[in-house]
Amino acid sequence: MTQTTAVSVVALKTFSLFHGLSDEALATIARVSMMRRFPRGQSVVCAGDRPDYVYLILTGSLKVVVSDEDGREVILSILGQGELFGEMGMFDERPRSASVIAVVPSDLVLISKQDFRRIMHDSFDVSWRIMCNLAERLRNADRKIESLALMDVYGRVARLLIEMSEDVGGEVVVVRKISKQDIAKMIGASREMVSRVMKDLGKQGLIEERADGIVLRERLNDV
Amino acid sequence: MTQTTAVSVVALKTFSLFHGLSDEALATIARVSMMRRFPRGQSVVCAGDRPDYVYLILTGSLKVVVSDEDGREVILSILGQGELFGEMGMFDERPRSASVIAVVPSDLVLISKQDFRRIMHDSFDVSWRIMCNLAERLRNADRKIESLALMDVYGRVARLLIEMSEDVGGEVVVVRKISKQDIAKMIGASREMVSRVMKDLGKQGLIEERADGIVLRERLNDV
DNA sequence: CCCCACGCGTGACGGAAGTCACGACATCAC
DNA sequence: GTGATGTCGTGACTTCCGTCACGCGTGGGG
Repeated sequence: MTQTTAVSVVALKTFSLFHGLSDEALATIARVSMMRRFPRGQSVVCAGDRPDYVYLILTGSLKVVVSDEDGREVILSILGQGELFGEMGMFDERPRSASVIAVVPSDLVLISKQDFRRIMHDSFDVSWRIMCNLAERLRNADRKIESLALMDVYGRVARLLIEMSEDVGGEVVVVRKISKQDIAKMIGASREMVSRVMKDLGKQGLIEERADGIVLRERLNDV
Repeated sequence: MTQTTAVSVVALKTFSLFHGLSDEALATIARVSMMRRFPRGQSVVCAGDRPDYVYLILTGSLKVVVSDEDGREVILSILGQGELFGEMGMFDERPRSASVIAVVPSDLVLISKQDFRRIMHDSFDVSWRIMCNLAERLRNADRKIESLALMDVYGRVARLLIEMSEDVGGEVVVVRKISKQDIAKMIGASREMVSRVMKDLGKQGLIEERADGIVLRERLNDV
């Protein structure tokens, strides 16, 4: 039997999804939630499963993956603290279309889809935030389709780096540690090609690979 | 000034989105809705625009398109009667990410995003259906990303044909009239390549192109 | 300690698919 | 009618990129 523990109201308050809810409302949610820890590499949901739960990420990081029959895989997205997933299974009764795997040990809050539906029913704000979230993901997905259809591997690598970057003391840096293998899986390219492209971008002075991350230069935006 | 006309409750009742609403509720919605006819080829929304309205399709058909700076374009989806679009602009205030263009003369119901938000607020059922819709579209988008990343043009053509097909008197047929040009834009390939692939599929007896549509054979599923 | 698993760089090669350039038809407006 | 427009098939050429096959570090587990 997998091990679950109770969830405190304090933990729920870390999710912006629940901002503005009264303490009683949160207590009600806490009562139907449970927490579970997933070790690195374990899959939380598997493609083909019946959807049962909605998952909120308390700590950790997970990747959403689909793979074909030969085992080649695509990383649809990487999720981090505060995000949620699995809600799509609530709306249609279809089996899960992708797998979600912990990339580091992660603590998740699980809420059954029936309970989550009730929560949404009781709070328009929660529903609204779920819709915002779905809309944002749809926008990102469309953007990804656009890159795959129109850009070459150079462009896709550059775009991904820009999207993953953040401003750190005046420098634009990708701090998230990520292997080229995984970059390849995120943009639908081969590991070797990503290697070559990034070496090239480095040679052109558009990026600089350092131990603590990848620094992006201005001109990268024009690629 | 563009021409708009009033919307009747009867018209609203054709949308499954509003099923189950009382006549008063529908009358309230009708009061804040307007109808507009768009001729073939006209764009209803343009990428970069400020989002103002949510659109419901009363009759007609429209395509959702993104294009890059060289004018190459991708068709993200084709929408038909009963569907809605433009709701993504409600959730984030970002400019429209794609253009929507009428492929045949189309009658649309327009509702301002403020009014639509109120409608959702007042009816959980409407909110729920919006969420279902977003979830379904996200699923389709993920599937499209998967095809683009993992399959070759043969596979993508085959998958698209299967997705667009329907059962007509025991035969699986794509009845929607669609040019190879547009198929190409939907799967991120060139027109010429689509021509070659479909000719090949025909030669292998996997499909049959007829005047009234494209007939699909069983074995196409295995491509 | 050693060894194995990973992640990475690199070169060579072949193939999938884009591009260009035609010509052949339809359909439509006028 | 007759341009104009749009779609389609086809061949030749090119190129982007995946695959295969290496060897090299590095880090962790036994």
